[in-house]
Amino acid sequence: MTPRLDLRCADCGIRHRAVCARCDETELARLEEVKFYRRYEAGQKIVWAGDDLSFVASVVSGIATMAQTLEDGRVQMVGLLLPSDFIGRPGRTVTPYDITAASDVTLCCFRRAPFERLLVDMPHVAGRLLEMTLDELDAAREWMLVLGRKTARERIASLLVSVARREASFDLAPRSHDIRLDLPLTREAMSEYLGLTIETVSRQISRLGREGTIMLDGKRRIVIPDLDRLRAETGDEAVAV
Amino acid sequence: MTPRLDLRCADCGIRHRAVCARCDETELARLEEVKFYRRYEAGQKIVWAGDDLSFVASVVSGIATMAQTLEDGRVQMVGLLLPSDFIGRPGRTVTPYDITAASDVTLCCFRRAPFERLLVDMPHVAGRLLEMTLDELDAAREWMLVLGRKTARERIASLLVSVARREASFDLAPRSHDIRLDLPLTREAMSEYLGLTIETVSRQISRLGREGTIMLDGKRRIVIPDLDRLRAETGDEAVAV
DNA sequence: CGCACCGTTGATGCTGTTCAAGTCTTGTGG
DNA sequence: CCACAAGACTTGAACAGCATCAACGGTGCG
Repeated sequence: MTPRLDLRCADCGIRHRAVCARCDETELARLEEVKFYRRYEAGQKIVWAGDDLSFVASVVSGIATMAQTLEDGRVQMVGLLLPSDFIGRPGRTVTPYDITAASDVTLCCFRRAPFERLLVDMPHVAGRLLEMTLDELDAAREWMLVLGRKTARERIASLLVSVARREASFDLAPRSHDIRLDLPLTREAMSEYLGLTIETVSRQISRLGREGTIMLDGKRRIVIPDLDRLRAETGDEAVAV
Repeated sequence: MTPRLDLRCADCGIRHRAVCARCDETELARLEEVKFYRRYEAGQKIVWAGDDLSFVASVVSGIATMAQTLEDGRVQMVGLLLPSDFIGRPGRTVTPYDITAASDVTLCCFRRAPFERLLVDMPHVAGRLLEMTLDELDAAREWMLVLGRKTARERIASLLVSVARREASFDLAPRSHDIRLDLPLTREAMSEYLGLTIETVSRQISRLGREGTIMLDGKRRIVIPDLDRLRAETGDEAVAV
């Protein structure tokens, strides 16, 4: 399951979605020369807010979280980093967010200087990075709506739907029925993402379970029998009559 | 005050901040050929969510808002567009947000096809656009913290500080004392931005005024006698003892 | 075993919403 | 010039949703 650390780009699971998506064979060869892998265990900090980040990276496998903390301890997650997502920002060395491995994580890293040279030489990479950044911006804005206007129940539903959607986009087979989510997020991580407390998250998940909109299989595994029914709980669409 | 509609790039107020910031004289000449201006009056819709946007543009003057609406009427603003900000996204024609002129607004527009050719030919423009998008992403994430974790009072303070900061970066003169904000936002617009109701916005502004942290000069003009004191209300820093 | 961590559930209280009434300002028409 | 209406804003009272505080159950591990 976990990728070998000497993976060749051509065999890489995120080959067609990450920042390198548009590169041809020759370009990949050049990436191959400068990339290196890093592994983090679940729970490990990848970067501390304010620290220098000497590299940029793509998430190859696992899930990481990006969060901001106020000095009195309040925490808000600002991004969920799934495979193919990019970490770091060209032209700036400090990251303003804590990045933490939520599960075991493998990163494909590039030292900063070589990467910035790549950006100049290979417009494919710069173009793809722009596209990915614009996607992230859209995602952040959608999440602003969740945080600013949705109820606790709608927030939970929105999270589950967005993870399910993203997960589904990885599978080619359009699964006709049950969607099984194995989300490696503690209640605490969810609450940090949703702008709620863990108690509220727990209550709303229990309630969705009791009502049959989702099915709980242990603490972390969730089965969605009817995605449309769950989607109706997100608040995004007027309820069908 | 309002710019002439036949403005030359060299004389443009956003010349050094907008997407064209890094262009040299020759490159500006090329932009000059394809750009055109549009004006919108306060209150006018610039784009409706879901509509095709046939151009991309920079805000030259005025303030516009970007908002998302749920079908039951809940609204969340996802961006405040100030002079030099960019509207539209290369590679996609529909905008997922309503964009509205909050004051009279002038845009410097480019038809989509020529602009996308520019992006390929002029890496300066693509690079600057990436940089601006990354800045927007940071701003969106900072706002997620506001929406997810801050109290009503902290949200108001955060809004005022961020507008003051942005305003200040336009003036060269580092104003030694009173900051005067002339923010052309109704209470409703503020509430949409802050994820609150207009009543709560009104109450908190009154309260900050009563306490002397800000001074109200009519409905829309706000004077900040001590920026640090206001900043202490944003929740961002531990309160100094 | 005993501890730590994660999650659930209940009781209570606070912050911000909702509903409602009223003020101030601005613009319009007689 | 005044009467009137409409929109922006303010203020008050009651309510609701989520947070807070607290107790407890399950699971994995030294």
